[in-house]
Amino acid sequence: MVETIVEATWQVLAKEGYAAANTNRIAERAGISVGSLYQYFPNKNAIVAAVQRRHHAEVASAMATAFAETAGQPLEIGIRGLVHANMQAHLADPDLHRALTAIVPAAANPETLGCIRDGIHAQLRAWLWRYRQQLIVKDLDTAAFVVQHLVEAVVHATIDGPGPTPEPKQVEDEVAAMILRYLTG
Amino acid sequence: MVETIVEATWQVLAKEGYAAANTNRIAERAGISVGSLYQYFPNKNAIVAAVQRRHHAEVASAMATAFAETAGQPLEIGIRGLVHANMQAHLADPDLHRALTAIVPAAANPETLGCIRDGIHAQLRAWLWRYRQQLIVKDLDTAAFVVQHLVEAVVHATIDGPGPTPEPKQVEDEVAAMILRYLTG
Amino acid sequence: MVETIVEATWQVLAKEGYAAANTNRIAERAGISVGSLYQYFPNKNAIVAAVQRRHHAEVASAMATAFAETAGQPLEIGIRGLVHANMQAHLADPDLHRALTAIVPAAANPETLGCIRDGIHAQLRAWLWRYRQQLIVKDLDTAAFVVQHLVEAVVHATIDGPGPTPEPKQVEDEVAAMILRYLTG
Amino acid sequence: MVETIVEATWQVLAKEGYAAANTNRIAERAGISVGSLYQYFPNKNAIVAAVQRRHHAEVASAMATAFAETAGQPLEIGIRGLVHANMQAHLADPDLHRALTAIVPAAANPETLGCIRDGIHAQLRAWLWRYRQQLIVKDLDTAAFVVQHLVEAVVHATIDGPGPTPEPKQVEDEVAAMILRYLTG
DNA sequence: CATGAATGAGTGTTCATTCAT
DNA sequence: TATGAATGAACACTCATTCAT
Repeated sequence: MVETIVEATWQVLAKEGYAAANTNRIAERAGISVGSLYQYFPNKNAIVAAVQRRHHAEVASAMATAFAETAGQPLEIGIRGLVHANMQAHLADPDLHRALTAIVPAAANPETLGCIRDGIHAQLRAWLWRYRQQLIVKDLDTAAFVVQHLVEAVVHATIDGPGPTPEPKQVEDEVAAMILRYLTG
Repeated sequence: MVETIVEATWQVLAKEGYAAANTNRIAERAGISVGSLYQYFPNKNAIVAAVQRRHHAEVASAMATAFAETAGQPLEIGIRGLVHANMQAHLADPDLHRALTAIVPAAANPETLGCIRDGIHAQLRAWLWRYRQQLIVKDLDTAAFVVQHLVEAVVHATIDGPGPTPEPKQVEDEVAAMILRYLTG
Repeated sequence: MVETIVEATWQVLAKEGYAAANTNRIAERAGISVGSLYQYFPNKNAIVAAVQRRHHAEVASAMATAFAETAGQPLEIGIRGLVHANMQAHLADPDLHRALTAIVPAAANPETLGCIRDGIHAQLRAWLWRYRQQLIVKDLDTAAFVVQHLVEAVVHATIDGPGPTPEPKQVEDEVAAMILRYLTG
Repeated sequence: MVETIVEATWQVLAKEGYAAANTNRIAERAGISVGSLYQYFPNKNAIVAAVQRRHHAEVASAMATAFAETAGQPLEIGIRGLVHANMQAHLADPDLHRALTAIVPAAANPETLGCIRDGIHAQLRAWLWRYRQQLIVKDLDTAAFVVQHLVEAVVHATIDGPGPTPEPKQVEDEVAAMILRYLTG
């Protein structure tokens, strides 16, 4: 049921935007009553936060898969996998994305967001550590921080970007190149 | 008068947050009546958009100054100037920033945002062009795009970031190194 | 306008009961919009409290008038005046009264009620003091307290009383007799 | 089971106030499900009415005990017993009382309240009748009515009274004196 | 031009009650 | 008989916007 509600919110957000995502609309879309919403979530924010968590979980999962698939391969391949996975995860549902990044962010409490980011950061850091021999960067924490935000920001800008943006493929190439040179000099 | 309203909104946003930034509060802070607000702006969104424009203008201006000051100097110096200027521009008023990036973005219409970004992008591209001889990147447009979002995202994450973030100084170093290696290999 | 709202609430309370007295109904009856309600009162409770204050002011005023009219006359006459004034003040609008005493009391914050009671108590005490020579009661404060609640309770019971109650006239006689004997032995 | 529910409501009312006394909370406290509530009571009002009945039954019982204990003794003793019993019955659980008198009264239908009052009235009247020889009041019905409401109101005011109130002991003295003088001149 | 009282659609949330299991 | 998830009407309250003065 929690899943039903999150899914309904996801859809309303993606198809009708944040403005339309009021509790009644969400309940309607979920095929339940408003009252039931509040049996599973304490308030509207909690619902939106759950949607954000789900989205980030998808991204994190895509990253984990990419890391797993490129394990043992050269760093360059791993980087391409990371960037590509991120881009793909976002290309899947650009509209939801727009709603989620451009409008909603305030909804989820900073704690939730921080927690989510920490998870991705840890994952990234662990991955970097595996290549530590060939890296010229000294502080893996900061490197992970910078890489994480670079990828996230550029992907978002490419997907949601107002105005004309470069092709995803080309962006991937550039970002991968940037990261590779940054890490290995 | 337009300036008075923008300034008032800026302050309410910075000091009381987006939730408190309703038209009555803004008018009160500006020392005028709500009615007058609507003589200078067609609706609330337009006011927030103006604040966003002003903020981006400040950033653009800081960048321009940095470029001017480092004109003729090595690329590395220019990059440091760019990154530092961005960081400084945001460190000036972190609270406003949080309100502006985390909560408001949806308010301004995409057009406005696109237009703002285009300006910064053009500036960045023109600056890159001056160093074109020593750059290994082929497409200056894409390079400017990537650099722009890298800087913006990392600065934002450093300023507003939920949870502990690296020191601004350290972030600047890493981002500058990243850009330099990306551009020159 | 404050008066208009209080009057409208009064009428809704009297004619339709507390259950019907929601903010929209009150606004409708007052011929204004809900929004305007909140320009003059911070919340619903404040409106109901104002109605209570008005009612108690009427009672206090009726008492004051009775005291003034019987000034200089024997205590017995004064007591009759007090009791009669109270009964009349309540007989004027029994329905409102029912709503106000049986249903609403919780609405007004205790402070408001305490303040109202204090006013009536002070008035009563001052009146008793004028007859202090012939009174056998020692503590005027307690005497005023007891008399105040006796009158209030019996009048309420007579007006709002569920089931058959004695005639107001007869109740007045008994209460007056009770007070006279209590005060003078 | 009915008893369990009434007891649970009593406790919620006393400890958490009327605002918290919703059917789910009551069921939870009673250790049963909401559904079961409705197997024993047709609606929420009926539950609250039962609590009121129980409270009044306690008062009536305290009065009966006082009357029995003072049977054969002088009227003055009987009156003191009556007043004291009432005060004690209320001092036992002032919080419940506040909830019950200040907030709930509307809940119970007038019929219930009337019925309850009639019982107390009858008891009081019968007691007065035993002393009829020495009373100067002519109509025992009205006398009982007045005495009943005097005691009830003053006790309530002493217990729940907003603001500072006289000491219970002193109030008892005054009320007893008042009744004695009223009945016997 | 300036005002600010008035508007009212819209919001998130509650809770007495029902009924399939 | 007991359950408790589901219901949905109802509520208090907000705030961008208007317009008579």
